Amino acid sequence: METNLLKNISVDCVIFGFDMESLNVLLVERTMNASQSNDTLFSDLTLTGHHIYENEDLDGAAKRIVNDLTGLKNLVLEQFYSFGELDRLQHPNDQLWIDQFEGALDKRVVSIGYYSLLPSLNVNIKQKGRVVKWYPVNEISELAYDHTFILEKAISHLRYKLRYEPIGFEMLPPKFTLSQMQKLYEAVLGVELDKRNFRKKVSQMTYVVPLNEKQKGVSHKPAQLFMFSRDVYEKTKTERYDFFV
Amino acid sequence: METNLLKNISVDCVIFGFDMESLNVLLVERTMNASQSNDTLFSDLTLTGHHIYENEDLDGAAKRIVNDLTGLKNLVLEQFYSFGELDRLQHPNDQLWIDQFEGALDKRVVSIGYYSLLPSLNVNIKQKGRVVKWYPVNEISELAYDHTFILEKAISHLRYKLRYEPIGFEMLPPKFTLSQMQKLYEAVLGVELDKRNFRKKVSQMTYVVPLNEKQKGVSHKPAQLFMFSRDVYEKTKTERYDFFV
DNA sequence: CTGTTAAGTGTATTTTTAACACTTTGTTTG
DNA sequence: CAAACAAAGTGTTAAAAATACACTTAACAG
Repeated sequence: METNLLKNISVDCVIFGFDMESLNVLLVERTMNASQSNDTLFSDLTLTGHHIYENEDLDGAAKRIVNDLTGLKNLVLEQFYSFGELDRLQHPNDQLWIDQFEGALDKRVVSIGYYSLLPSLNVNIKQKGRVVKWYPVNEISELAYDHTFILEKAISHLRYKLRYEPIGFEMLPPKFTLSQMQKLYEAVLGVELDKRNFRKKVSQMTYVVPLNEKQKGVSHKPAQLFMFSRDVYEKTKTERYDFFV
Repeated sequence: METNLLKNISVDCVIFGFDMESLNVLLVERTMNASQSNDTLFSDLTLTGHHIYENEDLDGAAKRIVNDLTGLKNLVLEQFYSFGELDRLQHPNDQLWIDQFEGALDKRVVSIGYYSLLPSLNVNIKQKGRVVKWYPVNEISELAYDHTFILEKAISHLRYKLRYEPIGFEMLPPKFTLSQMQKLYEAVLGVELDKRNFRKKVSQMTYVVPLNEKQKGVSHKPAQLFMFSRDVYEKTKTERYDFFV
């Protein structure tokens, strides 16, 4: 079914997850050992990406890459930008790595950036010998390749999108409280929101529907649970331009 | 200097221009004649695009492509989306065309979409045997390849960008009137705006600066001329999210 | 000097945003 | 079982922004 990899084109995926505290990204450790001594030459972190197959479209490649790492399907996948700087893989570490592990591929690679949104950090990561972990976006410093830049572009696209479309619910459980929803908006947008004003605004969103159910297992007053109805959203959305804030 | 073309990667450019009436796009006629009889097999319109060179980055390719057609440099260039559907060049007409004129290149091409903004339709188009013309975006029906889709994506990106960033001035002359500016916003956004409310809003934009100069050669009350100051804009912009409307 | 054309201007109303603090409810602990 | 704890839940007022709306002015053309 799958045929050749296109040697000049890859897809890089930024996998976002929200843990009711902060916005996180799934990163893969890249550790290079000296061929003989087994000393570590360098160790850093990368997003996840892969070249695309000749008979695979871009969305399909992004799906495959996310599925390869998380086992999940049907996630939101959003293409946000493409990266083709000549020096994007030219750091010595990157060159070493590519020579060793991707020798057959090209050093000139244009990468199409996608991000996907996960409803939880509790995912069975397919390690496949890799070390894969969640990192809060605010605590990430330098990534390998040009992945710091790619991540920044992804975050700003996500922020934009979150304001104008109901995309945040993809990072919440199907039943969520308003405080959780507020924390999500605060974490992604990087702002503090007023509880009463937030709730006033949400109460006008007919597609955020209260359930006959309350939070359980918490040691305080349990909160009302809500769900997002895409159905209602599609039917009530007008040609508004600002979704939120 | 320039080396090989990458056979799987191209850049397609949507060149927008504003003529104080409507938003226009520069399109190239594509006419295919039967090899012997010289009858026209088909004739349609395309955006302008080209494969990228191995040692050329994406922005550079976009610049080259726009310059090849218009001779202009230093235009605003904005990457808006990438297109990699498997069937994007699979229409029989497209296949015929590619076989004849781009035989050496691949049928599987991922194209990076850019748009650029021109301050006028008065451009010396480098015809090079091509027929190149401006078309109002509202009057464009079917384009070749997947270019209708690409154009739609470009327009919606431009609309978004126009609301939040002072990008419209790129399509106005250096000295412009408020009516011209209003018409630009109306043409791009596809809405009608109230003159007084529009002016009230613009008067708060300190970076739209009145000049000591009036319109000349019009047969009615001449309008005050204004200029856009990027300088002032950069210094006064805050972390606002909505630029306009 | 009259007609034509687009420029230019202000106010009142509605809507939206922003700021702000106490009470309620269920759980835990002593 | 009473008290302490923790987060849920709730309204009002003031300021700012958006909207709707119609007449006067300046230059040119005939």
